[in-house]
Amino acid sequence: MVAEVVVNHKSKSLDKVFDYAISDGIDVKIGSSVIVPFGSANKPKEAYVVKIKEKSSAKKLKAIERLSKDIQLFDEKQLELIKWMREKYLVTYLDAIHAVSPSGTEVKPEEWLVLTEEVKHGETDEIILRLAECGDASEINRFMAKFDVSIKTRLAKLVEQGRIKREFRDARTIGDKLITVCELNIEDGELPKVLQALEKSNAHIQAKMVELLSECGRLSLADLVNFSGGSYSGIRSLLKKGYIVAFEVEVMREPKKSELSAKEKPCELTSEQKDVLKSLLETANKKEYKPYLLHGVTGSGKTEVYMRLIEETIKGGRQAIVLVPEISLTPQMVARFKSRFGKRTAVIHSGLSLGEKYDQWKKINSGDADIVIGARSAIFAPFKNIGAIIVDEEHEQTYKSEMSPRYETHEVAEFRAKQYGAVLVFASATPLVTSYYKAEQGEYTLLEMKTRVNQKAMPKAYVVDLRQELENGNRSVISEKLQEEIGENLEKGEQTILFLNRRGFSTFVSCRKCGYVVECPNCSISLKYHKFDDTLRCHYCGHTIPNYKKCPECGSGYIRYFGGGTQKVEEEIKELFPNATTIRMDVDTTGAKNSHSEILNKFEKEKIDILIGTQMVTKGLDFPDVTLVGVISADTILNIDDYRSGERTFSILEQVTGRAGRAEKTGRSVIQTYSPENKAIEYMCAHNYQDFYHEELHLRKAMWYPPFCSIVSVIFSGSVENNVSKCAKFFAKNLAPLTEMEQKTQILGPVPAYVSKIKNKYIYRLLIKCENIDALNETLILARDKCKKNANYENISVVIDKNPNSL
DNA sequence: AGCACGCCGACT
DNA sequence: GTCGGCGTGCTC
Repeated sequence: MVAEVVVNHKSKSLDKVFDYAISDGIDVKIGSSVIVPFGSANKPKEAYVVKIKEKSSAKKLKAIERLSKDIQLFDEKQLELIKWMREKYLVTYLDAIHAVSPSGTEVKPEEWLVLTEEVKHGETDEIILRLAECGDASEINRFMAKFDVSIKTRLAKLVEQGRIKREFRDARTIGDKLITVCELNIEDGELPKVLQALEKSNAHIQAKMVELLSECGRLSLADLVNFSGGSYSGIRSLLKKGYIVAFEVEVMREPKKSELSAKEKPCELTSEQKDVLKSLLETANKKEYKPYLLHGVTGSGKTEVYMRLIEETIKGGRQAIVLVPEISLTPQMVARFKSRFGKRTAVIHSGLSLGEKYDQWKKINSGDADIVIGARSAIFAPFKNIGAIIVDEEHEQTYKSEMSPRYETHEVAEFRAKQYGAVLVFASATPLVTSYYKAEQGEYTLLEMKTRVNQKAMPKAYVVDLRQELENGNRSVISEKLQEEIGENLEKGEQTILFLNRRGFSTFVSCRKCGYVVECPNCSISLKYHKFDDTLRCHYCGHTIPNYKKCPECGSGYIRYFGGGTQKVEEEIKELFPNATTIRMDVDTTGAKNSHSEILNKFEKEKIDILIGTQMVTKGLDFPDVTLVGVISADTILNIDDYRSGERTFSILEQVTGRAGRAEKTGRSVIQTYSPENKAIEYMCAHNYQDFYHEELHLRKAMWYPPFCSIVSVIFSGSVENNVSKCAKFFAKNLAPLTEMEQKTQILGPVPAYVSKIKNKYIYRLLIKCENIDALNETLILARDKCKKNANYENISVVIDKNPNSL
């Protein structure tokens, strides 16, 4: 038998399958990870099996060496997905495989140098001596790095003489987590005797350890040390005496538990919830693919509907995937699922270490979980029989992958749901215009939930015209109306959230006298001021310098900070309301893994008056005492030069204002803006999605934007600007066949990107608008390959991004 | 990405 | 005549 494999090789140009013979006795199937001899040197490489067949037409055929892992990385259905992604997103097999199966678990065979004989006294060869220092063996590259000069030829000679041999050893990027545990190793009746002997020799700790082990049977070394109050030395002497034995076992790492706990019990459903659930369950029972768009206002109880659907799915022996935009921002939702479904819930998100991700993947793959809840990549959960896929907050930008493969979660979800005959639910209070359009066209079935579970009206929204405010002489970033409302909330002892969009509000530093703006030396962007350590930082590459006291250009002391981040708002609040307690949540304050939930916890438990934050505060938080939400400036979202700025403004404002009045108390919101006449703001205040949608759709049609067209973005980057620009133009020239296609296409650019330099790489960008995006594939690949093969553009990366997040 | 093959100039 | 420079093309 012969296997077709994809070799895990650094070179991207190796994106094809190779045939290898399967020797007897090796159990190779699709998705197996194997080690094969590759290239003229027959270096062992990891490879993934994608097909099994009888015969090969290849001229020479080598044989698979062995299996490298005992797990199957993907099955036939996942292989279909891999192939589909490769074609759809124009990526390599390897990229697609790594997206679908756990990354970072590759077995990397390394080349080692090993001494063949013991070093004799009086040895003079430097290489032999140094290798002996390394414990008679070393990985070849690490060993060569110890020398200032190349030792390649000298090594070759030593190998020829037989004094050193080359050997391949496996290096596992991450492996199973092992812990050492121990057990008693004494006969049943001897326990009292042993204890007596230990006490007699004053080894109280050791006696305590033996006692603990006799009670518990087996304990990890760490636990034994903790519970006995002793240290490792006690264990060591017990081992030496032979009273206990130690060995390693594999453990599953449980991701750190969220501290927010939810007591979760199924509650009575509203009639709306019942109706929605009924339609979903009907489809679920038929085990047929059907996509839904669930348009439900914030607080309409969508989560409860998901959980009922999942309960039924699991009862039917099938599994469910729940996707959320960013899991660390939705700890409450995770807690609810965990308390309802317990240990059979797996959690996957970007905050997990590679090892933790691998564990969760294994848990799903081995059938120990029925539900996975996670961010974008959880769509690849290796379930065998998927019954339901739910994409919550489907309008969020995080559902588009910004790394290769640059997939759209909606598309992958549709593909998988079709494969398994699963119910597919896209849900949002403010669906994407493109999704709602699909519902209108009948591609998705529309379900609606219009009322909030607590029967409360959506919070009343006030719009403040900042131009008017300026005319009235108020120079503060907080309008009179907002000041008034905050004051009222402080009096009543209710909580307030103030929201800023990060983008327009970063502080940059400039000289008032000469207008000099401090820019990052590596990126074409101004440095941002960070008050807590008085530094200037680049938000793209992290470049940090101490703050200037004087202008480096003209030497004047008139350095000003423009804009006003969360820090600035906090300062103003402290001036206006000296007694109010505040807490900030932004990129500066939430560096570490769990500080998000820590800040939110603190806000809730310590009853902090005002939470000031960026985008992060908009997500699924549910604090009963928050009754006021202030939006410092709606314009910063609106003014982004992108056809989606309207729908983004609508959805962010709707979400952030929805944070107010979640429980008994009625909420209200104040939106400050320089353009109060804007349609998105106007419709949002009335919480009128439909009218907003129709207005927006009209605009998109007139301007030829999605859903009426598709957009491809091609990004060129490299360190020599002139070359990047030339390469982009060369690529554009190769797009000529597009003009002869039957469909309408439009090529825009190439032009330098909005941020035209990042980490010393110049970036150019080309946009293609078209009707049928997949019909472009062939031309795009051809143009990309031509750039790659052109020696002038060797060091320029060309990335094709379908339906990019930003233009 | 590596590595072999191959075709040219500088050297014992 | 041969050692070694790196341009080109292949890896089952």
